[in-house]
Amino acid sequence: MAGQSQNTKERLLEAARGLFAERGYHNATVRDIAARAHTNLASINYYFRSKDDLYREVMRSSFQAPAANGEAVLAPLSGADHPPEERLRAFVRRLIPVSTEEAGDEQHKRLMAWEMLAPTGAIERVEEWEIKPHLDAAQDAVRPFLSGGAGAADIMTTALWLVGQCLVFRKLAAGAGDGFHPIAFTPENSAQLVDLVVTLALRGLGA
Amino acid sequence: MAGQSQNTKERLLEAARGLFAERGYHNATVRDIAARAHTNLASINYYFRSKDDLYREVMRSSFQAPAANGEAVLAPLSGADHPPEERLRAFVRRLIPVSTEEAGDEQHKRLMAWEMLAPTGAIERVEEWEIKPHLDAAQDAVRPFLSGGAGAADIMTTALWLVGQCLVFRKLAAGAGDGFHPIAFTPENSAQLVDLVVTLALRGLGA
DNA sequence: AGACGTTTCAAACGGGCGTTTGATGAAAGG
DNA sequence: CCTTTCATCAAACGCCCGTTTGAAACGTCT
Repeated sequence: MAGQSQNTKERLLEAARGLFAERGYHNATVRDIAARAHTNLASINYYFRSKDDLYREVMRSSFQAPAANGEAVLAPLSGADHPPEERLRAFVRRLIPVSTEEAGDEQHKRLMAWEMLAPTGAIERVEEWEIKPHLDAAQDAVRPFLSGGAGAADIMTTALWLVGQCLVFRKLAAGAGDGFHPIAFTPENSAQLVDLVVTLALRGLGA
Repeated sequence: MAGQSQNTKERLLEAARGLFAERGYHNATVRDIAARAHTNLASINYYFRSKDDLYREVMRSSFQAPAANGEAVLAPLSGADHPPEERLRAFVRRLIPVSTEEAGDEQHKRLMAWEMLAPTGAIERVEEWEIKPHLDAAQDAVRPFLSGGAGAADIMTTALWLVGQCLVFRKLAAGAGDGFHPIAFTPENSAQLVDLVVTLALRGLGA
C-alpha cells in the first residue's frame, strides 16, 4: 500500500526534523522519533537504513526547503540597476526578522547550530552554507560606499559590520530569552527596525 | 592523602570542563572524563556525587572564573566622568577580541552555547548572565547620543544595534570557519577594527 | 481463493551509559 | 602492632540506546 507508506515516511521525516532540531542528533532517540510519528520503532530502519541516514535526509531536505536562508536573501539583490542605498535597504530588510515566530526557519537554524557545536559530518563546513551567502551579499551592499582605495580586507570587515547589526536582532528574536528585553517583532516594529538600521548604517558609511 | 586527592579532584574538574565544552553534557561520558583526568571511573562519584553534580560544579566555576565576560566588560565603564565618545570606545574595545585564540574564554562560551541549545537546568536563563551585562553597558554607552525624547525601546534597540556590530567579529573569530574570510585577529588588526567600528558607530549615532 | 510483495509490529540482541560495590593500598594515631 | 580513615581501583549492576529479526496484517494480482 504505497499511499500510507509515503505518509509514514513523511511523518517520520517531520518528527525527526523536529526532534533533531530540539535535542541534537545524539539526544534525539529513534524511539522518540517513532513515537512522535505514531509508528513503530523499526519503521526508521525500514524506510531509512539507519538513524544516520535519516539524519542526513533531514539535513538534505532542510537545505532545499523554500524557507532556507541563503537563496532567498541573495536572489533579488543582484540587480545592479538600483541605487546603492536601495540595495543596502533590501539587504537589511531580508536579514531582519519580520516576526518572532517567523524569524527564519527556527528548526533549520537549530539544526545548523547543532551541527556547528557538535559536527556529525553530515555537512562539511555549515558556516559556508549559512554565513557565506549573507557575507557575499553584504560585501556587494557595502562596496559602493567604500572608496576605491579600500582593499578586500576592508570590504570584508565592513560587510561583517553590517551583517552584525542585522543578525543581532535575528538572534535575539530567535532565542527564548525575551524576558529581559522588551522588543516585540511585529511587522510594524520590524519596519521601524529596518529604517533605524538602514539610517544608522548609511550614516556610518558616510552616505 | 589529602594532597593527591585535591589534585585528582582538580584534574577531574579540568577534564570535565574540557569535555563538556567540546561535546555537551550528554555526550561527554564519565569514562572519557576519568580517562582524561588519568584516574578511575568511580572517582567522579567519589568526589562529586554524580555526573550532574560535577557538571553543576563546572558551570559554577566557569561563571566565577577571572576570564568570565560579564564583570570584566562592565566594571571600568561606570565612570561617568569620561566623555561619551570615550565610553563608547571603551565598550567596543572590550567586546572585540584582541586575538583569535583569546577571543573570550572559548570553553566558557561553548558551555554557554550548549546550555542554550540543550538546557540541562543547571543554569536558568543563561542569556541573562551572558547577554544582559553587555546590553546594560551598551545602553549606557549609547544613551548620551540619543535625544531626550528617546524611549526605553529606542535605547534598547540602539544598544542591540551597537552590540551586534561588535559581537559579529567575536563570533566569527571564535568559530572554526576561518577559511573563507581573510580576517586575522592580531592585536594590531583588532585595534584597527575597534577604530573602524567606533568611527562608523559614532557617525551612525550622529556624533 | 490462494500466492505474492509490501508495510507494520512486538520482541529481542549486543553495546555503552551512569552508578554502585567491595576489595586493596597507603598514611596517621593510640 | 593494630586500628582507623581516606583514596583508588576492577568488576559488576541495571538501564537505555540503535539495530535486527521473524511473524502478522494488508492490498493486489491471477
